[in-house]
Amino acid sequence: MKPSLPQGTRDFSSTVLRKRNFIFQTIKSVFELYGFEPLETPAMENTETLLGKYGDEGDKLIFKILNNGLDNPAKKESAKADFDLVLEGKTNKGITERALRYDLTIPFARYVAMNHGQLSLPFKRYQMQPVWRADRPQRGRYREFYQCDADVAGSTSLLHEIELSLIYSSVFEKLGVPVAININNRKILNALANLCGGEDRMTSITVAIDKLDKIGIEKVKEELISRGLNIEQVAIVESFISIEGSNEEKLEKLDEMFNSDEIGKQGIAELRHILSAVQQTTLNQQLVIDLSLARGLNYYTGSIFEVKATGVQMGSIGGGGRYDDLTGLFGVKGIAGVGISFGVDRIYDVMDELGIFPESIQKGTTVLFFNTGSEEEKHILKMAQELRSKGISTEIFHEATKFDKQFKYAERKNIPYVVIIGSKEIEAGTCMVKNLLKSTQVEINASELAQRLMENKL
RNA sequence: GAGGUUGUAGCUCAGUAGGUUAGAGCGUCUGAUUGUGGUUCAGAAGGUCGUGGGUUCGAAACCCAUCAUCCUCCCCA
Repeated sequence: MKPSLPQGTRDFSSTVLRKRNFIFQTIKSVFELYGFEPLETPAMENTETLLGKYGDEGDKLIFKILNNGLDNPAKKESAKADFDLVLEGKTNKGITERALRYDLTIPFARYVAMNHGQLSLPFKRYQMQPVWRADRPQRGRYREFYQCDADVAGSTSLLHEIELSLIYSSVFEKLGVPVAININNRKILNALANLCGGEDRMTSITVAIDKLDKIGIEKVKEELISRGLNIEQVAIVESFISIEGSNEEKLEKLDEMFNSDEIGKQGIAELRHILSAVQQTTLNQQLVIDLSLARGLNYYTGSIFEVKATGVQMGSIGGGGRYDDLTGLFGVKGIAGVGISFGVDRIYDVMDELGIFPESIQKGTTVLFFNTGSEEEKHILKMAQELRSKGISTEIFHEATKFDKQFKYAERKNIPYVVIIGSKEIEAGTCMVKNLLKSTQVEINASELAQRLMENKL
C-alpha cells in the first residue's frame, strides 16, 4: 500500500518542529509569568461531554470514535438499531461513547466541574494540546491543530480580562507578530438584540455582524433581513456597527444608544474598566473595541476577544472570552470562567509567511567527529562523551567512508564544527578542528577541545 | 455539507491538434580523488504518468467514475 496521511493532518520535520517549539515556549513562559499552571486532559472525552456544547455545526465537526465490539453477535440487533439512529443524524452511545476533543475549554470545564471540591479558586490553568475537527482543510485550517489556552475559573473579577489582554500583547510582542487585539462585550450585543425585537434575535444578529469585515455592510443587512429582522431593526444594527472613532468615542456613543438598558450599561462599564486599566500599563499593541466582533461559541456571556494578524491574510489567530456559567453544563453552578486561546498552527503560518522566526532556533548538532576507522572510533567515543557531558551536542559519523560524504552530512545538518582525529592525531594527542562556517582549520590539543568550543574560539 | 483547482522520478515541474523507447533541473549513487567536502567532468539508478473503466488501430493527453490535494463558501483557531 501507498503510505499516506489522513486528510488535514501533517508530519512535522525538525525544522518545522523547532519553529513550533519556539512558539510553544514563548506562550508557555508568559502563561507561567502570570501564575497559570499546566494541565493536560485526554485526547478523547466521552461523546456526551462534548455534544451540544458547540452548536449544531460544532456537533457535526466533532470526530466520533467508533465503539469496539460492535461485531459481538449477542448485540447485533441493538447495534443495528443504534446504527439506524446514526443514519438519521442522531449520534448515540451504542455506536460512539468517545470522541476526540474539539477544543480545550470544554475539557477544562469538565475538569473543574469534577474537581471543584479540591481546587482552590480562582483556578488558573494553561493547556497546550492538539484538538481535532472534522472540517474541510484549507488555508490556515487543519483537522488536527494545537491550541494553547489560559483560563481562570471561579472569579468574576475583571482583573483577569485585563491580565489576559496583557498576555496576548506580551506573547505577540515576543514573537514579533504584528496583531490587532479586538475586544467586545456580549452584554452590549445582548442589549442590541433587545432593541431589535428581543433576546432570541441575539444569535441571528451576532452571526450576521460577525461577517462585517468579510462581506461588507450591504451583505450583512441582506443577511439580517433574511434572518427575519425588519427595516427599522436592521437600521438599528447598522447604526450600531457603524459606530467609529477611538475607544473613548465609541464608548460615549454606546452610552447614548443603550442608556435605558441595564445589561447594556453593565457591558459598557466593563469595557470601560478594562480599557482604562490597560491604558495604565505598557500594553503597546493597543486593545481596540470592535463592535462587530461577536464570536460564534454561544457560551460566552461577557467580554470577548479576538486576535488577528495584521498584514497577513489569515483567520483569527486567537480568541476567547468570559463564560459566566460554564460548569453549569456539568451540574456545578456558580463557577465563572474567562479564558483566551492561541491558535499555534495559524501563528506558525503567519510567522513563516512573514519570515520572522529567529535564526538562532535552528541550532542542532554542534560537533561532528569524522570516522577514520574502527580503532580511532574507540578513542573518539570517549571524546564525544566528554563533550556531551559539557552540554555540547555531538555526533560521530556512522562509518569510515571518504571525507567527501562526511562533509556533506555535516553540511546538510548545518553542523558548524568538524573534528578529525586519525592515527597521527591520536599519537600526538591533538585533534584537527574545522569550522565549516568560516572555512578555517586548526590543530589543537585534544584536551582543550571542549573548553575552546564553549568559548567559541575556533 | 456545496463549489472549484491540481495529480507525470525522492523534490520542483516540462510534455498533448492523441503516435515508436515519457523529459529537465535539483537530490541520490559510482568514478576522476587511498586524510580535507561545497566547484567541475564522466556515468548510473530511479516512473503501474493517482486509481478503475470507456472512446480509439493507438491514451500521460479525450470522456466517465473514484481517491487524494490545495483553495473558496459554511463555520472556525
